[in-house]
Amino acid sequence: MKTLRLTSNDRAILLKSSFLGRLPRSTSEAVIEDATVSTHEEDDVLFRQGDGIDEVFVVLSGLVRLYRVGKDGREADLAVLQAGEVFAESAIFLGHHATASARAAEASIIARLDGRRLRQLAVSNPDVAQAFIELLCHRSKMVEDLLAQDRLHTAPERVANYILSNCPSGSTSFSFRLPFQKNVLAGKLGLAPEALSRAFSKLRQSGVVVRGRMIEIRDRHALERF
Amino acid sequence: MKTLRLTSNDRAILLKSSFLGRLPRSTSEAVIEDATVSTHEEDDVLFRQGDGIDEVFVVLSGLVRLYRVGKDGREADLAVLQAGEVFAESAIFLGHHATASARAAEASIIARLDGRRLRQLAVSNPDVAQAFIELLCHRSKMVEDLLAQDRLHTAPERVANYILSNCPSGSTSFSFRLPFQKNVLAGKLGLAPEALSRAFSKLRQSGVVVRGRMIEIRDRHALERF
DNA sequence: GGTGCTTTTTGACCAGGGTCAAACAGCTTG
DNA sequence: CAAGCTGTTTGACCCTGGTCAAAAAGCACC
Repeated sequence: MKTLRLTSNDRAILLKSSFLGRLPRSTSEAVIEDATVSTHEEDDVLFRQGDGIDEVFVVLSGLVRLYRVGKDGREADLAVLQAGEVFAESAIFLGHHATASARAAEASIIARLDGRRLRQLAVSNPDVAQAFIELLCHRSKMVEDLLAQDRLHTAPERVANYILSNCPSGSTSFSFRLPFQKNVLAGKLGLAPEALSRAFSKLRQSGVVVRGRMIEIRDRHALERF
Repeated sequence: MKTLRLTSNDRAILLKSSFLGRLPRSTSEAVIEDATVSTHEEDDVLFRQGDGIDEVFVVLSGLVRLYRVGKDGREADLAVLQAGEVFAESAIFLGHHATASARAAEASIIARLDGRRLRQLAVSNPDVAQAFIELLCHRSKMVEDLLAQDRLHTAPERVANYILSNCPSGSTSFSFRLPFQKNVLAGKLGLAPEALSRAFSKLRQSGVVVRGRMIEIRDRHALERF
């Protein structure tokens, strides 16, 4: 882990992130004034559940897994975050403790925003408060979606939904490249890697062709019917 | 469904609710100024996923289930809400659409706060914004907890955790009354009623005695080890 | 193109929990 | 107290998905 300064590319990503993107430019520029940046190797732990933290994190590049650990040591992913995504924002309002652990799933660059400063801003600047509220609403909805997926759908259905969520709504046939290893996708969907693999092979009969990280969908409607 | 006016008891519950309880008294009194109240029979649907709503709901008495429906019609509970609890607060910030359906699990009385008014207040009054932020942080954490429970723990473990969460931390032996039917508890834990029943009977060997709605714990530590 | 990794797939097996049906309470109500 | 309901428990069965082990693909680096 190494600390560095914001590059102009970093700034651009920050300004478009799911939190700062909601703010007027002048405000967001002020917020990132004192941002710090750090790089992390694959598998580096950023913080553990229960750790005291007082910062909001933003992924600048790479991939971060947010997870909880069971008493047998198994890890359950709560979220997988890509460039531009924000995490640990609840901690700064909720007793400054992380509600989950975070670990780089590949080499990553992470920005941090000071919690105290953000809390002050949230009080003095309605735009900032509003941005937090919207961010948190989206967060709740995302986790709700995950929970509903888990409780209502089987593995192949979840995979089908994931694929469909990565697909332009117009075309009936298309293809895209997985943004991470199947490994990680499995965790995100709450599956063992083997189960993901089997799900893919079951979807083959609905016109899904998997070659390495490339996913090809021959017939969108067949997939939706699944 | 019948509409009525706030009784003084209703007011007391509202003022202590998980949202208004965070506000200075003068503010919260102002907020409930224009609250409306309605009564609902068991199984009444308050709204369905996707419905346009622009209100925040508060349970004054009774019990409300928040759930999503799968395409086969199965319902998965996302939350079970008791008196004093707030729901649907994301909707007023997220395009005014319900992200889940809500249904009374028993005869219930519900208060509603106008969404437009609350949004205005969130902008003009930092206390209100702050209260929303904290409410939403708690909400995210609660759903995260649920998801982690689902992914990490077996049915008996979830039930054990539920029991422990209802137990004073001091005593090693104690008992309490379930606040709702086992039916509902099963849904809340993401289980079929039969699975809940089996989980209870497995916990018997760890000193949990179930008689109707009464749960008796003989040995807290045995339960924690489970 | 070979060599040695890591990631993914496949197979075999097993456990958790869903489902259906039937037996059992616990309550109301007549 | 009997008769009905409704909610809960138990049993039998099956399906999904987890786990372990081994084969197969990919991929990077000679």
